[in-house]
Amino acid sequence: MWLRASTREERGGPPLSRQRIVEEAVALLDEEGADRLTMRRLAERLGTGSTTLYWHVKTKDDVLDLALDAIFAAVRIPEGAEWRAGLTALIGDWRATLLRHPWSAALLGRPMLGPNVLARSDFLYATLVRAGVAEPHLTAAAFGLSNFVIGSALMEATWLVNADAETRDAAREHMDHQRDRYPALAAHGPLTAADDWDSSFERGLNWLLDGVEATIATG
Amino acid sequence: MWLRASTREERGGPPLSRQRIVEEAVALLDEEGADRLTMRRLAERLGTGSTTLYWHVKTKDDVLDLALDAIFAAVRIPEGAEWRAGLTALIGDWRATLLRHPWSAALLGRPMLGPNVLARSDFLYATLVRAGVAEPHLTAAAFGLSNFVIGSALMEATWLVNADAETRDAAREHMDHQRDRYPALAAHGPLTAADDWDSSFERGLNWLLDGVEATIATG
DNA sequence: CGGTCTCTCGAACAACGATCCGGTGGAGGT
DNA sequence: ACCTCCACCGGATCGTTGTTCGAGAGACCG
Repeated sequence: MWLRASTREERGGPPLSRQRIVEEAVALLDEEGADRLTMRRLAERLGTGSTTLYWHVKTKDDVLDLALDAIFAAVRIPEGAEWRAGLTALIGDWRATLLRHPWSAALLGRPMLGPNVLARSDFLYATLVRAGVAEPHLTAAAFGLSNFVIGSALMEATWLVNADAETRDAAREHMDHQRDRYPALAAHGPLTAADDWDSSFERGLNWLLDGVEATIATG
Repeated sequence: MWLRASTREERGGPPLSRQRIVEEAVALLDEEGADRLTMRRLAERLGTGSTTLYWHVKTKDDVLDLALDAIFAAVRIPEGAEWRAGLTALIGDWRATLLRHPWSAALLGRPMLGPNVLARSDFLYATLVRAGVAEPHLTAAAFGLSNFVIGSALMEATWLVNADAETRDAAREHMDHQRDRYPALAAHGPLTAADDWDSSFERGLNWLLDGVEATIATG
């Protein structure tokens, strides 16, 4: 009764809200990873009971959807830039954001319909249209660019961020032990000289943009 | 005692083995989806107790890793084809396989080091090398192509296969209701004329391959 | 003061991954 | 024929998870 911390001042911090839950969820995911996100742990960090969260949020999946959309607020939408420079900036920011929150890569397999994602997708389509890209190249360009970022971030997060050094070393040894079975992979594979992810990404992105640009002239 | 079905003939089917577990896991995943895969349910389909599985397999994650690699056995490795035709065939098969087992897309965020995946990656590198692609274009090409397939399959599986009709309709209505907020997306977005995923994929793939091909001549 | 609405939380439930430990059956030796 | 051994099996059980239920506490309105 008198021991219970029931008033807001006693619990400390601002009142609970959907936004505060999502902010803390992102922080928890950043610090401990996806598998450590528990409704109980999240509630504990917020100083409340675990079941209280369900008043502000319907399910745990909702928390994940909201957290996933929240991080895309950091992706700046370029203004006034030429189309190719604008898209390069947007997609670079997109990739950097996904890598800054490595847990996000594993969540990309769910529908992304949050306002932040939609606004950036809208910019992508609008920029392509203004650049003169028409169907059927338009859909192919938007899909291709999005999928390229998603795939890159997914693979990069898998190997560079999520995997601990122990896993990476085991993988390297695993490959070394089967060097004769996968010769090309052992000689040129990603585990040999893997520190140029950035320039590899940039190269692939430019190939795509070159292809898109070529469709503008020819129609 | 006498009621217990303890001999192999009474339990029916061949003796339990790692391979049989993986086969049944793939079948279960195909029929019911990723979240329905339970050690108990899997054991039930195999006619054994759930704890028996742990004799053949260390953890549930191992089952997932094995199932993920198993489906790549269906990706044919082209022989004797010209490099660009060979890569087009391999990547097309790759994408088709991922889409035939939609649960696989969500699992791509884990290290893929199984023999089937490694053999196909080796073919990818070997083909690029034989075509005359050298560093730094080689890594960029291998990464770019892989990431493009992965991203495409992930997004496509999310929207076309995993999402039920109800979710898709809700998404369409959601977009329709905010038509003024995302004008370009509403006019040209993926939910408007979404039935050309195949040709969009082919277009994007050709942009990438064009870029790779251009690096061969110039070095 | 009474009533209603918003918000909080302890207790509880079903399901899950995983482990412990006691089996069971058949192959191989003697 | 008997024993031993060991690959293989599974019932009971533990700790944890997402989620529900119902009982409240506090604020605001009449």
